[in-house]
Amino acid sequence: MSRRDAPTADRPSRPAAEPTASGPDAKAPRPVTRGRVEKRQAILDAALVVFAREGYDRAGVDVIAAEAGVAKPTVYNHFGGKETLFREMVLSSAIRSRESSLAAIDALPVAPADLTAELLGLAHRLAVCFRDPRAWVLQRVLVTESAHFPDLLKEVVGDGTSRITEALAGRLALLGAAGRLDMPDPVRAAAHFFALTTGEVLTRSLNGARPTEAAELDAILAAGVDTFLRAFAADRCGG
Amino acid sequence: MSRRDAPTADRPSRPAAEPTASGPDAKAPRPVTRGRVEKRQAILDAALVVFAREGYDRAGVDVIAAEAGVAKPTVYNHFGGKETLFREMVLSSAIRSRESSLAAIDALPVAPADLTAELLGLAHRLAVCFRDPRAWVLQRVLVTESAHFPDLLKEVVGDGTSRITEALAGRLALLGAAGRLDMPDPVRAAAHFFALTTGEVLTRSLNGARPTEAAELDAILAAGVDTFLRAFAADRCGG
DNA sequence: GGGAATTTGAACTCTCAAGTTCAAGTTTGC
DNA sequence: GCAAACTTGAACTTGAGAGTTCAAATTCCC
Repeated sequence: MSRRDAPTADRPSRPAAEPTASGPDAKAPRPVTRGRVEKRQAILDAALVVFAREGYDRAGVDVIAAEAGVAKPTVYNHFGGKETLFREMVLSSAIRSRESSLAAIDALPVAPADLTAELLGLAHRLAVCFRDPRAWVLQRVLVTESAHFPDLLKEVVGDGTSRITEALAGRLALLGAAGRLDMPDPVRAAAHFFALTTGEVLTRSLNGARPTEAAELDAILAAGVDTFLRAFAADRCGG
Repeated sequence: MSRRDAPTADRPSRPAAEPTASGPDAKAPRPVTRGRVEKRQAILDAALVVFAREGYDRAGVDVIAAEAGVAKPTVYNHFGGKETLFREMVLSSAIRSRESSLAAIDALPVAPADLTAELLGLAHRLAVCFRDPRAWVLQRVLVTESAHFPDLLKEVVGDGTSRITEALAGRLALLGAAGRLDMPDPVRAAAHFFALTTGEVLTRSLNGARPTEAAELDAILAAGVDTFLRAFAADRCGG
């Protein structure tokens, strides 16, 4: 059971972040300058590490505070409690992960000399994004706790994965218009590109539970790109 | 949720020999036969449901016992405790899931009249296996608790997923020998078949956290089989 | 029917973690 | 330098859940 928050805030001037009522407006209204340095970010980083390692329930606020080099009441000063800390950590990680994935897709040339090599490069860049602890903690933790944080699920996935898929679909459509690819549906092709590359990596590593060696990663991605091009390359029938 | 868990019912200060707090007939009529029948299986089934719904840490043995229509000490009579119960539940579910997947693969004809239709049928059968709560609880729970139960991970995955992939690879190799498929590597093709069909279903449903409608399921599987055949059908270049 | 084995309800102990309080120290703004 | 705000360590309260105990009730097998 999650007792939401004990709003007995008789602390003099702490607005005490509430459980994200609706949207990002509940962000800290105070200026960035704080009592000392950026304890807040240190706590968020520590929360990422500890939540990723222990899971939501087993992670103790004491441990997070210690990992951040901060006292426990400081955690409760910055964030209302464990649940709010978890939410903010997940959201900030999701934004960071999404941006890095979008950047990886943006780096895909629209008129590549070697299409196979460029798609392989994209797969590697995406794999790095997905293998970043900051990213796969999302995969694991969202899968785990989605039933208890349905709003997080909606917020992260709703404008997360689908936006990434659409970004890749746009790139692939350009390659289709340039006569390099032949796809019935770019969105579908984009989803299948993810399934064959990063999806396979995640599956093989059990969502990050088992580390994947570099050689195995290369083989998985090369195989995925190969299958993708067997299906969607414009010159797939010998050209 | 069971109807038995009034959280304030068993405080130490309450002498209470009668359930006065609840309504007159608020007590659920115990439908399960009392005595020693197949309590064990009932507990395992209930554990599956509750662990899937709550996760390992949040799942209470009290709740599992109530869900099974059994008293809490009975759970401790049959299984040593929560951890043993979890292990046995996961292992039995894994065996059941693996057998059903292998059966689905065995039902794939080696000389089908309509290859597309047969592969689509296989995808549907596999999707049913993967959408069965008994199966995706494994996906979710193993991902979640793999760090705390590394032996379970090894046991279930070690001779689970790979055996299934190899079974499908064997079937695909037969289709290749019969001139229906053209694959550089049947094992790779099998892995990609899973990635494009059941993997996509799992991704879209967030490992079972979000229900998938039948129409969406059909579309995902049809698209996956289509891409698979674009890549590996022997007559993919116009036949 | 009778006796052994088992199940049951309910209360109990114990442990662990969330969240709080507070007096004292540290930082920042001015 | 001074006050206000922030941070800290440590002890504290609270609450939930794992695991246990026990007498009474029930079922199984013969």
